[in-house]
Amino acid sequence: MTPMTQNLPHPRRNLANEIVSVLRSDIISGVINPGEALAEPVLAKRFGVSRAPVREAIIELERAGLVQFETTGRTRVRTLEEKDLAEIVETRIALESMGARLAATHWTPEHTLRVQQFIAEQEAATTDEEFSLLDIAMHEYIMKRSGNERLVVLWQYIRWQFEMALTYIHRLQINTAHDLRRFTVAGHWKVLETLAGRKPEAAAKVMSQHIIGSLEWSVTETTEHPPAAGSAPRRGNLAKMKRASRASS
Amino acid sequence: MTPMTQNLPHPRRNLANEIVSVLRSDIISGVINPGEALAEPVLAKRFGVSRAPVREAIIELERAGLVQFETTGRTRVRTLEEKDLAEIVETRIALESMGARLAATHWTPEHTLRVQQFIAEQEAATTDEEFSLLDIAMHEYIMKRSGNERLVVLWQYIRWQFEMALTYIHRLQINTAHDLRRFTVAGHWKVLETLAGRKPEAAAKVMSQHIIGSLEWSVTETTEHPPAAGSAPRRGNLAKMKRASRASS
DNA sequence: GTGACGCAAAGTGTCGACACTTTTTTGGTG
DNA sequence: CACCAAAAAAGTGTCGACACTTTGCGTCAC
Repeated sequence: MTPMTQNLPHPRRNLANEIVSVLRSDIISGVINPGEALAEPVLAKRFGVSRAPVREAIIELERAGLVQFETTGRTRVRTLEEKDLAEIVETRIALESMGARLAATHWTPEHTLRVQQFIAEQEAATTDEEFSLLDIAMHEYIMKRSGNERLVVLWQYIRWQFEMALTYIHRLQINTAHDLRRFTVAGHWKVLETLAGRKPEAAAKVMSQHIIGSLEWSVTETTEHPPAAGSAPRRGNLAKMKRASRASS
Repeated sequence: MTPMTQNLPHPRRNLANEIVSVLRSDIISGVINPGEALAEPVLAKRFGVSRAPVREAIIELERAGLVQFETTGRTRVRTLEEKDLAEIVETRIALESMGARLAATHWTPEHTLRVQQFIAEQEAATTDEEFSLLDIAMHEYIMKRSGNERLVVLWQYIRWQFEMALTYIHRLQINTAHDLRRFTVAGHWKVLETLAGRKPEAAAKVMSQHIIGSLEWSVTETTEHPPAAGSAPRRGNLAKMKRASRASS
């Protein structure tokens, strides 16, 4: 690990935080695979630190749901089954539809401008990664407009799990289908319309449908280019999730 | 230390978990006051252990939102302002209305029986504490019927924050008003009706209204028997919360 | 009396060590 | 060659120690 630039006013847990960032992105991006073991001494050596900060980092990753403690005490990267994907999406809808609802209640024209900019950048994005990053950034922006810090914090954790899941859904799919992009951008316009119109209920509903819709497209596209053996989620639970989506209306 | 009923079987971190249980109940029940400092060496001495498990316990309490890290590194019991109460309730509604929605989709007659039992016990409760514990237990039971573990875990954290907030709202109020009890029990009957009828949307809506309604009663009752100086939430945000409640319909 | 200075106390972040447990390897046996 | 036992290796949980930072307090000059 790069010798930390010290003396920066980080709230607490300096080394641990840096380690968390690295490991989290490793897990989300699939550099470390689900089921893989995370041993404290090994990581300590990798990062050139003692076990203490590594241990704290691992606790934080467990909090985020990216890692799982076994009864023996060992730690593994969490594996994802179909049920997990359903849970993640349901939870994301719960948090994000409430986020959109609250955001709509005190939305301003400046916020509209910012979101329009996000959408424009997304339309101009050249790589899938750029598109995806902008998507997340925009959802985060809207969540923060809710003004509810707790909601944002919980959403962050679910979001990371969602990103991790997407990595495995998309693992064998080289390019994001152009249609998915169009679908996503269209969804964003609809969401923005409800926010700008300060219609909380509509915002919550449209956001739910946008989330479930995007996922359905992703999974559909992926299963057409068949994914990794058995590990990736299939479409079985989508009907249930769609019900949950119509949910928050 | 009094072994608290630990519902989420955390396989790891033994000493830390016991310490978490004790400190959490101390904070929720007001034995340790908001703003009070939690120093690792002091707690280590109190529990007769070294700093390591204490440190992990404190991290867990921060995860639960009961404790806050300052920029200096010190830890204090989180203080609650009016805004915090609004955030907690909004988040609880987001999670619990989704929980009720999901629970309704696979509700069985056995579940109905169990909830009826909860309500009966609540009607028979003699002390406020008993009433309150049964209330929480029932909400937890319904959340678990959602079948979504992630939702339940996030809800647990918010629930502890909610309990902590209630302690401060009710601090000076000796008895739970009988009307509040009646209101609460009536709400539970309504919720059960939607669950038993397997009406997900109605369940979500009724649950939201039940939560916001209970809070409104609590705060009203409390402000009539005036609460501690300035620290307890006032009614300013209730209108906004009520909007958020109608929300999840 | 009051305010600045500086020293002592308290606290956090990190480290290495040790005991105990689980997993893996090894080596002997049928 | 398969199989079990025992030893070795790897890993976790907890401890005490130390450096550095922040806080608290007493002292001294004015």
